[in-house]
Amino acid sequence: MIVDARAHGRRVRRAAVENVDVARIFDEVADLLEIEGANPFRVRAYRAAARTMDTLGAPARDLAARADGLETLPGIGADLAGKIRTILETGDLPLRRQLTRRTPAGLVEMMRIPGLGPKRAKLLYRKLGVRTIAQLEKAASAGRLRTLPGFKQALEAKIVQGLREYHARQGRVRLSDADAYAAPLVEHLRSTPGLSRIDVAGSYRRRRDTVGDLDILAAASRPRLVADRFLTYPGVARVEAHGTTRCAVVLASGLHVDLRIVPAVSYGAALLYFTGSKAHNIAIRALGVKRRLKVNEYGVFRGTRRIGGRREEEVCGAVGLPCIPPELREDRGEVDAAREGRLPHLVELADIRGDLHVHTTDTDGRSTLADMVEACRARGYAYVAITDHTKAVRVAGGLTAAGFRRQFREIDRLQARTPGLTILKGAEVDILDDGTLDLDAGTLAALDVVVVAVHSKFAMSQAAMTRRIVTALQHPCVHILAHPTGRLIGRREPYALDMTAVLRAARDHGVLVEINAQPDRLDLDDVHARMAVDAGVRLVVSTDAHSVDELAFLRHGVDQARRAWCRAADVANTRSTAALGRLLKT
DNA sequence: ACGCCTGTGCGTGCCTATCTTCTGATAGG
Repeated sequence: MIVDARAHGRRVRRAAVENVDVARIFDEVADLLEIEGANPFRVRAYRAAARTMDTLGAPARDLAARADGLETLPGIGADLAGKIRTILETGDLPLRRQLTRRTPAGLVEMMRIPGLGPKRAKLLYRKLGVRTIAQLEKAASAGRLRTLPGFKQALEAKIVQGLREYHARQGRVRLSDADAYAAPLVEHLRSTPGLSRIDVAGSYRRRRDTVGDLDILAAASRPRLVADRFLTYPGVARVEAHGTTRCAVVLASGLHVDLRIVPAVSYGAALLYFTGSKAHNIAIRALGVKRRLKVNEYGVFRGTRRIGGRREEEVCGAVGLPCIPPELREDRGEVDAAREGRLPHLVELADIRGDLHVHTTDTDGRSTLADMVEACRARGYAYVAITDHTKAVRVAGGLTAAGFRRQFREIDRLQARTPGLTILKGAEVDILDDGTLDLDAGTLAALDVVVVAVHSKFAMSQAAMTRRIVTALQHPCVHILAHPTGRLIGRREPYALDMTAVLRAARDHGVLVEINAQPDRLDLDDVHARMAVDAGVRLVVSTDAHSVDELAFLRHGVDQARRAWCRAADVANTRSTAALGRLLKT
């Protein structure tokens, strides 16, 4: 019996380490090595490995189960494969612990402040003893930063501003990261005896681009069993509360998770309540009050009699509403729309018929053109646009006109043997400072799909940046504006932009605007995407995939399109190849 | 640290604009 329990515990412990955990540790090691001034190529190896783990389609432990399985991954040799196995088995890495003995891990966090890289972080630590964000703030407000060599008032001010932004986004994680933690935890709970329903509610279910915590809701005949299984989950670092209907824990990653257990008769009401948003709940309850009903997390009540609560539809029905998709529950007009029967039929993942923004090894992608084409064919797409970078984006190894001509010939060859899939010749053309495009007129005219985007000089004034992008949209060859605000969730704020002016220009010139489905971009965001649709602009949902695995990011983009009230008709890449061709200007 | 390679090892994103700065650090995918 004891032996079984141990074996079981070990198996579960291993299962609790996700690819993102390996990636997180490798990234931290890379940062620490960089602060120490280690061989830059060694640093890069860890970063590349982190990225590989982050975007791997399958669990790393499946590969680790086979001899030499991990070593087949690009950039993973014997050493890193061994370290991955160590992390999968123990949840940590001796090298990481050893590095943090010399260099406090707080310095890694400090490097997330814009203006602070490895050198300055090390200097702050050596000269001022600053080893945490809190100490950095104290030093900054005391004006001590400017006493350091190379630090002047301007840099101090930039760091103070960076600290403000850092705090503003604190405590929220990207939805895709939340997904990585939620899915195995839910699987762990699902097998509990007596459990009939389980959902992750909250902003996770509404598919917000970031979530503050996870709210898990379960219906079970024996709540104690669910709670026990939750509290003993191997990923739990700290238990904050443990009652019979509510438990709260913090995972090793710092993510807070709440579990609520309700009887099945209340499940729908509880799911509605815990999905929120708060403003949406208030609107629903106000409708109930008008009908002399009380709506709470246990059900809908007339007096003391429960008239519904087992399913969400019962609760909504009682107050005269159809069920509203969770993505719309932000109190942005969805309650009125539902009452008047004009809820949109939202776009779905299955509606998307092709990807209009992907990279290959010809620039900074990690899959070859042939592999990308084959992966898109295997996904059943009608079309894909190959959109590698142009020369100004040097870090990405952007192509010159000659490079594109070479790529065109290969596309022609691949097209000849891939009859079901239309391969569109494209480029992600850099928008230069003055709004001109980083590609000659002849090559631009030869492209089927011209995607344009900003990759440099993010600090321009709002007026200058708006002028820059609007100028680019006026170019007759341009079809799509990619990642319009340049934001990176949790890392970089969007640049200053008059979005209304940009969307007006897009509409006037027939330019499609992208929802970039990279989990840390999701750009346009939900609010801007809805603005776009309301302004008469057509959207595209594209992955910006840099590997065949990243083609699966599509669902993150569709999530945001749904939050923006998009119907299939609002999204250009739900169209057939012929219809898409008509939407792309000639 | 990897990958290619056979040298008891070598080259690798590896460059460039900009600002935080005045020689160096950061940022860009």
